[in-house]
Amino acid sequence: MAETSVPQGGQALLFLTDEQLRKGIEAMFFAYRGFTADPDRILADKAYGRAHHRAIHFIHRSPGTTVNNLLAILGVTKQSLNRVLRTLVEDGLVESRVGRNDKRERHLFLTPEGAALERELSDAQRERMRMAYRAAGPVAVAGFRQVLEAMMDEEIRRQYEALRDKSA
Amino acid sequence: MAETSVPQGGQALLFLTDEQLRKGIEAMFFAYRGFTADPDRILADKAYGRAHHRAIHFIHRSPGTTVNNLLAILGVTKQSLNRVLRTLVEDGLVESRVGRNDKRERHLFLTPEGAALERELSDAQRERMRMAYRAAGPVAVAGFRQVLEAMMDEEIRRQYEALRDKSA
DNA sequence: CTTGGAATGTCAACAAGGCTGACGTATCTT
DNA sequence: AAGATACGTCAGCCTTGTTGACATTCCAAG
Repeated sequence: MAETSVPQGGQALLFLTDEQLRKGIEAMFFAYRGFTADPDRILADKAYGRAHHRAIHFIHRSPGTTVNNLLAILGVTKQSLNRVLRTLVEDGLVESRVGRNDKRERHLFLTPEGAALERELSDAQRERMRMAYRAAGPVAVAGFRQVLEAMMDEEIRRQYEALRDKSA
Repeated sequence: MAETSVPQGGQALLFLTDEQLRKGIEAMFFAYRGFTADPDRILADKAYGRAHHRAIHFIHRSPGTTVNNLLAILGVTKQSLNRVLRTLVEDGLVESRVGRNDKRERHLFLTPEGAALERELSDAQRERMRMAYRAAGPVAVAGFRQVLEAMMDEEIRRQYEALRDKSA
């Protein structure tokens, strides 16, 4: 694209230069490594992976969610999700209940054991997030959230916003 | 950890509640999907994946970098990287030159074809970043960067900072 | 000059976690 | 009664990560 992003209005939009954008891209890449590092370490021992973490997280967030809901949020195929879900159910971390109204649906819940793992994982992840937030301060955090939301795909953003203000 | 983050100083640090942290975590998760979506789409056609993108990106960033450097930055094993690198060299996107001083080392460069693919990928990724930055504004962008840097692992942050201010 | 260690490459085997395609079953909707 | 929907499952494939073992090449220290 443009070598440097020359603005329309004559004002130098320095934060939109390719150079600045590259720094943002690399920051995103490296930060995501940190973001997943702690849960990954915990899961490594337990024969689970990131996929299990994601499933557990969103089941915790929305107890009773259906498989289809989860598919949409995670953005994977049902075969992929099913593999993960099956082991979680077998291991007694997730319970799958047949729907009341619509018996085709399965509603997913964490068992006490599942909830315990969820807490362990999210404690670790939250702790890093807390440190980062504390170091950066509230204004930075607001900006952080703004940029992230603007980076999402349209459809994903809708899902995010639907979740955003629901309490766990 | 704490149900809600009760501050030490008596001041309500609202942005550090578990609830706020959870939103940040989910924002990070969904945003990263958007972050990689465009390059992934481009690469899907070409029988390459994210791993190739990362290698190409950092070779472009630091032409002549050694395999060991790249390993440290990417955080994968040499076997993993080697597989990716081999296909890129075979396909004529990357050139691997034996080191002048230390002939054990291989210095990596993009060929014109490699540079072309790099440009295609980073144009797409930068474009999304540009849109997000533009939508959020310069103050938000500064905050975004601050939080991301605070989220990195110590060792990674050092590498990031070393790269950060080098021009491509 | 020899030798230890570093940097690199390569082979083999394996696992996680994506994907597609096909099929089956139960259930709901029309 | 027929079609659509929700879910599960089997089979097979790919990418990308891992470990372990081993060969080569070369630098540098003794």
